Amino acid sequence: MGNGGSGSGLSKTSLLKGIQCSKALYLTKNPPDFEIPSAPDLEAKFETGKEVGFLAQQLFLGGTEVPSSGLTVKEQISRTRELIDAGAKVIYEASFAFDGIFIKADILVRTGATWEIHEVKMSTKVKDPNYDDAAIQYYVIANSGLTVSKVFLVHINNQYVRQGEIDVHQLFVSEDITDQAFARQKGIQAIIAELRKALQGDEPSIDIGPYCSTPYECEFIPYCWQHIPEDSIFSLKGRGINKFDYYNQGIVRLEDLPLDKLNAAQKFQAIATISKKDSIKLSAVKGFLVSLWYPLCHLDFETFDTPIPPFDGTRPYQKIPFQYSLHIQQTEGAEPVHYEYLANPGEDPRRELAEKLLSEIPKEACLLTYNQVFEKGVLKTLAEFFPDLAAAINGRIDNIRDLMTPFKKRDIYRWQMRGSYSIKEVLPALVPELSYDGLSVSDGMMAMRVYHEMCKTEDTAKVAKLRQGLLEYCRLDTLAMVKILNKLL
DNA sequence: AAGCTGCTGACAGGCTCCAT
DNA sequence: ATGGAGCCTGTCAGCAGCTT
Repeated sequence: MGNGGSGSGLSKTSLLKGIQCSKALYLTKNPPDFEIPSAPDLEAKFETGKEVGFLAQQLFLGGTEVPSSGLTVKEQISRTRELIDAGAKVIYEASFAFDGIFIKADILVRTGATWEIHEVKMSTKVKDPNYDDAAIQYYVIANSGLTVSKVFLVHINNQYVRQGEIDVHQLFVSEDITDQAFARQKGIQAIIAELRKALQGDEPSIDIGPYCSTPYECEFIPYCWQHIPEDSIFSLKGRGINKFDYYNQGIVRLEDLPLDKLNAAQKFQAIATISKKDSIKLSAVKGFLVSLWYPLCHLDFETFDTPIPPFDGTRPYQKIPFQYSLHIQQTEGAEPVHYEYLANPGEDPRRELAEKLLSEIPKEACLLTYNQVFEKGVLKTLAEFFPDLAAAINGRIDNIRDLMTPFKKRDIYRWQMRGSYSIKEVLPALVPELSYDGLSVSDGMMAMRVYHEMCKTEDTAKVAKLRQGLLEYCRLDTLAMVKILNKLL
């Protein structure tokens, strides 16, 4: 799936990063004496990418893949050339090098005397950097002596609903991006020359800028941003002032910002941070509390989503709940009773989960969630898929209230929340004694990965351990809600 | 990375006021 | 009466924040 090569001059990935910032390109080649935190989900992403790529290959008949492992870059290129010379119609991972740039085209298709490039992506739409990607492929392949007639970007169609075997012609959408790839040819050589210059000299003296996180988050942020203090102008949430305008004027600390230039939300955050003062609007918080009633059920789902719909009736990237935690309080301040569910790996958990949930949440109970749109969305999808349960599920949806509301409206604010109303910031600010430290699963993304791992492993002892980690984590999530609510009472 | 929601900034259109 | 400047309001796309 369009991963860069390695070993011969510039790789595609580093070239793209270089377009974002030539300093990052330099650092990729000359890593600083600095530990770069690795993205934990990279492996899972790579695996899913391989699956998507494999499915996309089924859009074409036959074809031969040029393997990446076991062959040197040179061998991959000559293997590709052999296939072309032998009259191959379709080549997967077709490899080329030109001008010191090595690329692998996901799918190369012969159409008479010309060739089509099909780049496969896991996303659901074409994004701007994809055009650069395609442009480089075009540049290298065309300069390797092939006539390229068309460039396509193949991406996921998120409207596809699986019924039985995956229908690859419905799962994927192909967009013709020939014009965009072609239009970018003019500038490519200049960009390459500039990047090559960056690689040859000393570390380029490029200051931090918006390109550090757009379009991708740069892995060298911890290195380049060392001089930025924690409570800097960059800690301000939301839109408002152009932070880099102030940075370029030498203003970094919140204290040095002209507060009258900030919008209301940012001004609020800046003043709270500088003065280390909390605030509470008692009547508004009371108003929220009287909108709740008992029994009160604190609910939290864990879900997974994949580009390839795993079960009948599911769409790409549909959130599929595999776990929930439920703390039920019969009266205000009462000790909560805990209920939970965690699916058996590999099975479609939706029916069992929905039935168990309905049996545990009393019809008339108030349901509390943190960020209600998420839980409501999951429940709505369940109701649509199980018409016989729809009335019961929709009844529960109507009873949902959102614990995030008073924090989102800033009715209660602690300066430690750093302008955020996410439970990750609210919990340590309000209930510092309850922490996720020491848990093997510490957030929703990790829960997703652990569940994925649990589905793959055969080792029953390992499964039991992963299971325990998931249960502990999810239980803590709703316990955190109980504790936060207690602080408001 | 997706999807939902609410906010924000940009922009168009309409209104008032004032100068000519 | 006409036309331009300035201001207000409504609409809308895009962004940012939240969850997993």
